[in-house]
Amino acid sequence: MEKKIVLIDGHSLMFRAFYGMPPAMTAPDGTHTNAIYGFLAILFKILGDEKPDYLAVAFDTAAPTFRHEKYEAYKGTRQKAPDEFHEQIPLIKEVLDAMGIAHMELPGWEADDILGTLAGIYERKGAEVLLISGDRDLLQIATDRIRIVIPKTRGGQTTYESYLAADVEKAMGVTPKEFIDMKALMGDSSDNIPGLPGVGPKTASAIIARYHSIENAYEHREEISPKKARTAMEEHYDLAVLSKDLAAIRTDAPVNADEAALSLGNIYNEKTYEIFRRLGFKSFLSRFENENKAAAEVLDIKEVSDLREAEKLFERAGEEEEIGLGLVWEKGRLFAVGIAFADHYAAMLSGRFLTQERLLHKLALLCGKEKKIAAANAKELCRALPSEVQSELFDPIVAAYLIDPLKSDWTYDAVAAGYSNLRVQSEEELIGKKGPAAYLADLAKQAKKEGLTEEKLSEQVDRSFIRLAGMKAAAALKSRQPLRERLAREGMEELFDKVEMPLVRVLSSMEKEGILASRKALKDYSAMLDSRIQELTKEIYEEAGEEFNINSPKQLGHILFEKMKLPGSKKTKTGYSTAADVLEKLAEEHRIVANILEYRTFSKLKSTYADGLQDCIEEDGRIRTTFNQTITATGRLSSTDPNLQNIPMREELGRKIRKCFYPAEGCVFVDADYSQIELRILAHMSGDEKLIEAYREARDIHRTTASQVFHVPFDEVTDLMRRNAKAVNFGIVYGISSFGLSQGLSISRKEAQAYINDYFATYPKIREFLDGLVAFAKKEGYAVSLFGRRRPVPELSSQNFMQRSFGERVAMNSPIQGTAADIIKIAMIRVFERLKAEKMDAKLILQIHDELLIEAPEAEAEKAKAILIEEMQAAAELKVALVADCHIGGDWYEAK
DNA sequence: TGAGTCACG
DNA sequence: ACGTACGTGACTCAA
Repeated sequence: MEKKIVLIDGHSLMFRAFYGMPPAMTAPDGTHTNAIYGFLAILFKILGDEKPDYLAVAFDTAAPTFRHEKYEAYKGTRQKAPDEFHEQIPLIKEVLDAMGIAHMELPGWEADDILGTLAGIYERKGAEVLLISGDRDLLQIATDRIRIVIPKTRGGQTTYESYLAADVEKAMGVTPKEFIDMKALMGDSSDNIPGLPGVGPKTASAIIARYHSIENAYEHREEISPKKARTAMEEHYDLAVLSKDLAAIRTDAPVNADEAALSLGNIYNEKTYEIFRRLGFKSFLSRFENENKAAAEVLDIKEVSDLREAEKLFERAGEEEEIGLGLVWEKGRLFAVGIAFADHYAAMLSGRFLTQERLLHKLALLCGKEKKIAAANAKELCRALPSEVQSELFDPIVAAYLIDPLKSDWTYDAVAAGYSNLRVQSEEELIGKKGPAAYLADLAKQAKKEGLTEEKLSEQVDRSFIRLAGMKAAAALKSRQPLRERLAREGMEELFDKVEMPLVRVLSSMEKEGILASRKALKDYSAMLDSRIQELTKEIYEEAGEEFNINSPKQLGHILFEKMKLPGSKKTKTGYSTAADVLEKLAEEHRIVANILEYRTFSKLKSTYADGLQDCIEEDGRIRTTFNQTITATGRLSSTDPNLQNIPMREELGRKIRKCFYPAEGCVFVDADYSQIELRILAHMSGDEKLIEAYREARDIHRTTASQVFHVPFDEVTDLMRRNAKAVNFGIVYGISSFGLSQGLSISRKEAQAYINDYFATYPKIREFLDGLVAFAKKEGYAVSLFGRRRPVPELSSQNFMQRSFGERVAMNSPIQGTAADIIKIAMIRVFERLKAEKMDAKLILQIHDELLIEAPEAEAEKAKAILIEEMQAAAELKVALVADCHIGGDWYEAK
């Protein structure tokens, strides 16, 4: 049978991958890995599609090739890739070594020459040759047996362009051989081929298409048509010949073309697995399970199949000091439970010999004991159980998030791959990405359709659930120690033990409680919005002279800027910008603009809040959000499904929605928010005396800033001055830039810069502090909060100005926002514990970054208020006091 | 699925 | 010269 060889241009493919993948992709230890990842993704795809017998990767050497020495001007416009790229080259070679894939480089020879040589040798052997490269240089060696493949990575999707000799002719208008002459004429700065002055791609291809070679073209030089090209040919013929020599890929490189050296072995081996784990390539790890049958056997999970076995398992779990738990649980429904000991993994299905309730009860008893329990997504465990967890919890997902908060989709299998020697399958592999209930339903449907063996399919479901539960438990248990060591090494053990883990219980309680929302009030509100939306729609259609979809930025842009020809059609990316700040500037131009803005406001309120929230109300009238603890880069929480952290507040119309949230019968809301917590943190961390002093005197901080920056007495500060000072204060917290401030204040960049200069002149310590933050992050690679929370800032080492500037702002903002996040988390734990200790019925139900909401029986209201204020203010001891403002009300609107 | 927009801190 | 304020999530359109 015909053999097949794949040859890869290592450098160019790595380069392609580098710019095709997200730049922030790093291994757990911070090494950049995006090019390696992209390279491997393409490699795996090719291996899967082509199934070659032989494979080799060629790299360029750092030294200039001998041929270039002939050409004086060689200094290279090449190799301007950033360090993040170069550091990945040795690593990919390491990976290839592990996979047993031949890679080669020859001093004095380009990768192209190596590939050209190998291609020729294997073609003569009668093999089919595939040449993978990131650029088109190699098209010249295409034949009817040598195929050039150029992968394109766009948004994770890989597609190929593929060229045999005939395809080259079709696409380029010249044969592969002629391609050399064409390239020689037009030159190529990235390959240091000079070419002829004044001859570009068009002229070059026209000349070669007609005369087929440089030599022949020279013979007929008097016929060459653009005069510029003719003169160039006459005067610089030598240069053209030299260029041709440079452009031609050689096929006589001294390479080892031995079949044994190039043949593919098992790339899914132990060593490769280890490297992938180190580099954090979790999605590749799963291949080892599928491709390597031996690996799939590694985890042995015992299925518990009767009550007696279950009893025994729980008995042992009760006695062990440390166990792992894994639940397959979705929306109040339990599918399976896994329990892991150091030497034994077991799992059982729910609803077989034990009902869901009995099983949960047994788990609750277990979690009521004094012991260490490792569980991925421990908050879910807490939510599933009928009583509060007393055991010491360890959540590997939370731990992994603290170590790498830029990766916001940590899963148990990724943690196991990165921090244990365990090989586990991912949830997606086992039951798909739609969750256990959907998996069950899908398989049931499939059984029905195929009309056979429902039993067989249900066996598969059971097996998947058992494996999922068992692997989750095992992954949590086995990654515990390595994660703890890593946390300790990075100084985040206390943050983890004293803040993040205790918070799990608080969040689960808040999620369980939920908040009452009035369906009727939301309905009425929605109807009111709708009637206005109808009016506005009509008016807008009249003003536009036609009907169109106002919600479509594309159609709207067309109407406003093309049909109606409104001025200043600024900002484009995929069309006209119709964002509010652009439209506001056009409000004077035409009535339609104001109507559109109002329409936007109303339809946003209706779809997201009035209608959206109604769909979230559960049977008991309450809305239960999910608080995500492992999403944000800075340590803040986030809220989803629904998001209760962005309920309208700033405008009165939207704010009224808060009237729809109300406390239970006989209860009130007690709501408190920190006063300017981020600026207070800035005052503390920078140690700036003026700012500290301002807070000690409890003055209006923005007015004070205005007075000090603009050198006017406190009482003579105008509203405008205060407004500007406030914007500057915001800017400082966000990582100041003149452009950003100018946008925020709608002033020129120059004026904004003047404000910033004045501010730093007034508060020199703050400038020092912010500069210090950037310097620290540059040196260490991460920003750090007051409580040790880290945020990596890989953008700081970017060669790209914009990315680097972003990194600098992040380095300034993250410690401040992160510290604020730490403090309110501490406050939440304190408030929660205090309410419990005082045996109160008041419950913490929401957190909105700097605000906490309590639902309290009326009789407890004042006490809850006192506790809330006290614990929030005592959460951290800073050089300036923390201040919390608190209100009691009959609904959320009133309490704010 | 990504881009655009807009709600919050 | 470059072209953005920091951190989120939901909804809509258009491919």
